Amino acid sequence: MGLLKKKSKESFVSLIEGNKLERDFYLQDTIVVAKELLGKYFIRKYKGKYLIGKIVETEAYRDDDPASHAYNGRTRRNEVMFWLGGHLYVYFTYGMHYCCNVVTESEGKGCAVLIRAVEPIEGLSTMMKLRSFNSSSKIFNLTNGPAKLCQAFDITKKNNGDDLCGEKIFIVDSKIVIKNSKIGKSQRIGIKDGLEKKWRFYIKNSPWVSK
DNA sequence: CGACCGATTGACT
DNA sequence: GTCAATCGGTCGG
Repeated sequence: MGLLKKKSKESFVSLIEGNKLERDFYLQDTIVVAKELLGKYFIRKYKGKYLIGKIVETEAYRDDDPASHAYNGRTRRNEVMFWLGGHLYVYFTYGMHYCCNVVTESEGKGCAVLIRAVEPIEGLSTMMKLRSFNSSSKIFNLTNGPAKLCQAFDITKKNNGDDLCGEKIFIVDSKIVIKNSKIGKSQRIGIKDGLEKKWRFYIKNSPWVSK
């Protein structure tokens, strides 16, 4: 735990350089990507600094899945879901929130993994500012939900379609292996269809998982 | 065009 | 526990 903790900024940079996930990772099966993203570091370069969160909760949305935005085919909104794996699909919902997904598999498929929660590792004070975080609130509320983490990482529609193999937003292999017995599984949150599929994955015992 | 509603959150009873 | 906020996407007429 906490590979990045207590390391200097230079150490962050060197750790990042060698371990950024490459295209092949995202081209894998969507369920595999959803599980393997657990424990990895979601990184956003923001105003010359790094915002870093350890991914602790994901949900898979597959092309043959009635709960997926892509189920009824390509539209302007879900266009990015059909791009090559490794792009960022950001959608706007409830008139005020953004949620971010990692596009998976091959071009034209329409699969993605929703990132639902991260454990903040670096850049906490910036995240708090971005969320206008009330210090009387429990710290877990900083990033324990898909729209919360988008706000904390300043991810909005301007990032829809960003390439995770680029420099702005990317994911780094933490070398932390989450054993299968430590991965919780459940139905996905907030959907009506596809409830029989247990495609929400989270790190058991992590206090940073959404409520 | 108008109506409906959402892969959510925060405030409040 | 309940519920309003708030607006772009989607779909039916």
